[in-house]
Amino acid sequence: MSNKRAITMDDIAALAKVSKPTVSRALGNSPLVNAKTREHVLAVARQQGYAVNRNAQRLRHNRSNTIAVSIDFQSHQKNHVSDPFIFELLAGVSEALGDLNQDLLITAPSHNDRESCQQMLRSRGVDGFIFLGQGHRESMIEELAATGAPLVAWGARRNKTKYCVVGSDNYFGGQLAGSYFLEKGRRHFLSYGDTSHSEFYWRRKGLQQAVDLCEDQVTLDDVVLSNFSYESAFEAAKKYLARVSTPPDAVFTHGDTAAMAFVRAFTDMGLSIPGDVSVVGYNDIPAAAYINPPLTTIRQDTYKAGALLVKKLMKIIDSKRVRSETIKTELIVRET
Amino acid sequence: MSNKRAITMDDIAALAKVSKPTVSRALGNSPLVNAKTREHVLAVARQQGYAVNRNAQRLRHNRSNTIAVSIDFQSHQKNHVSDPFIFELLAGVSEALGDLNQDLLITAPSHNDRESCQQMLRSRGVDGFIFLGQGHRESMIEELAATGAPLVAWGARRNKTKYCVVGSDNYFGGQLAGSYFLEKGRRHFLSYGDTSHSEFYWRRKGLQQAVDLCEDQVTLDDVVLSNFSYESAFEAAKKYLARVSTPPDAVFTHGDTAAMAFVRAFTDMGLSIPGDVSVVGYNDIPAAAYINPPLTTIRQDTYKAGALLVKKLMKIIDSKRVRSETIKTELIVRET
DNA sequence: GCATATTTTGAAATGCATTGCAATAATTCA
DNA sequence: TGAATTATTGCAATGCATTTCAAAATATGC
Repeated sequence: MSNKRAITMDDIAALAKVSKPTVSRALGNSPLVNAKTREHVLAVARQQGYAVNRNAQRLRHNRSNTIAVSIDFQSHQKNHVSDPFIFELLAGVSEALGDLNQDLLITAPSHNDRESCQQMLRSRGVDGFIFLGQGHRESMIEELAATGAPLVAWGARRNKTKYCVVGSDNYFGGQLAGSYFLEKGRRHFLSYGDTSHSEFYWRRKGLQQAVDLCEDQVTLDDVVLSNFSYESAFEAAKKYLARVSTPPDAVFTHGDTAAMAFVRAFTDMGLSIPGDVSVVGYNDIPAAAYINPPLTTIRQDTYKAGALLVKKLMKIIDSKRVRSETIKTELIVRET
Repeated sequence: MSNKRAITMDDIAALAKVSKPTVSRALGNSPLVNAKTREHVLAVARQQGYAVNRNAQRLRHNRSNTIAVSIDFQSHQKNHVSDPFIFELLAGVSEALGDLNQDLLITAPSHNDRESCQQMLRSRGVDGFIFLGQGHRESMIEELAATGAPLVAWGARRNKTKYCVVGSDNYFGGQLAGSYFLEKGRRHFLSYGDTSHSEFYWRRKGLQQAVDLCEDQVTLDDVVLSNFSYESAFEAAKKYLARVSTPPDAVFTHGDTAAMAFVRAFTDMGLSIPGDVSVVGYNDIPAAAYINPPLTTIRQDTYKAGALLVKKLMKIIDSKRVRSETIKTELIVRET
């Protein structure tokens, strides 16, 4: 934009008639500099529109003040993220990082493997990672964590997990759905989601527990989906309903998107919701409240989640120990 | 993670028994280094798990290879982005940047003003900006562009705009909606959105043009919304419908979220869609296809858009001239 | 008023990689 | 084979800010 050399700390030092270290200290708010001098230096810097070169700063400090956020695009088809929940989480993380003056880097889908992450860290491009949605990447994350990479992940904690996981209480979420169904007098449950995703694995377990605790005869069937798109959920729902002799009267899905697909498949069949069947989704995405009928679902507080993920990661970077944590989960009863 | 000094280029040079410049050239794929030497150096580097320090590199090159993406959170309530369209765009940009080995930085909502952007640029933290959604920030972007900051924006191009804008053809989009309505025999249009947003301003104009061209008597009424949330759109719709004596038979909204709200308000009133009224949204968000009835809407190709935004910005950074561009828009006819 | 403690300031070294230029080695040409 | 090219390699300077340590300035104590 301009051909003249960029302004450096030396320039400010010269203009303010002090030495470079003094400028550095003034700008860095060091107590080692006299208040009056600081004011003067700051005034000159401001007047010149000077901004410390971040790259020099990072080089010197050996710290990038940048956090990489990795989104599990693979569980969504071709990056067309169909479940907006993950982005609510991103907003929470973004705000929390901004408050700490940390930059937020989004890893490109093509640089999302363990090797790339390690390179990123070694090259001091980022200080740590936040994985939003573990999806099927648990072993990758585990390996990365084993190398000492500072990271936290959103999702479900499997027993063995060695790294810090922040997630909603998926097991409890499943229980909530189960009790809701039982309360409504439902007895033929369908669990609808990919149990190889750890989050959903635990939700399914919670649902199972509600079934086990019930005195009455309750059935629990499963449909396993392999991705998060509406389309595939809808197809699977239609196929399932065509196959079984009596449709389930309660459906619990791994996400609201899938729940919506199911609702549609049911109504297309002429069944009434909530007359004939109860449906509970997960995440309470914005659309959940809009659709007709508004979806009963399970909400997780994404703002709190984002802030918590960031807090834990910063601690890890500072070599402090942290433990995984679960945030509360609540059933939002609407009309399904 | 380890207390021993990080490995540097000097270490690799020593191990490979060559000089530092040679290592640098080998790693940088410079033709100035002998093929055999390069192989050897690369092998040593790989074996040592060495990665060039990006911060030193950036300092030397005076270039960050990082692009900031600024999302207009303010048009969405409290960062709870209610219209997922913008995130589809983000995915497109992310992929395009990844292919060019550029990092993607998300600006924190609190660092989204002109001053912060300039600082970012001056401190060499980023090389340029992509604004997703101009919203009400046109003057800010204009000012920033006037300082020579490399930037591109997604949205509508007002005549005066001095910076590069990539957007769908909003005017044509409005025309599409208008013709669709006329074809269906509709004669009482309602435009539903915030015309102070330039994108919608042009869509509204396109709709108007369709009205003007029609021989028959056609009315066009307006409801102006001030944000993107479902809730406020829903409230406004209810209020509007309670106020007018005869409801409109065609509604064109600034986004699918608002369209969904309108659909709901209509059905709550006992009107049938598409029997009594046609509704056309904008963006074709994923949920548009799921809801009941599936929404007729206008689609913009977000992948192409993301790639185009990136391409233009890179040219600007290389001091080449670019012009604004419009990408095609298409009407997706569903059931409303 | 002089010695000592304290606060401020600055010189120089440092972090790591890149690049202009000079030096050396390898080829090519007669 | 010897001179002239051309291909490789290395030295040293450079980009910018931070930090250690010593020097200078100021304040404090008696």
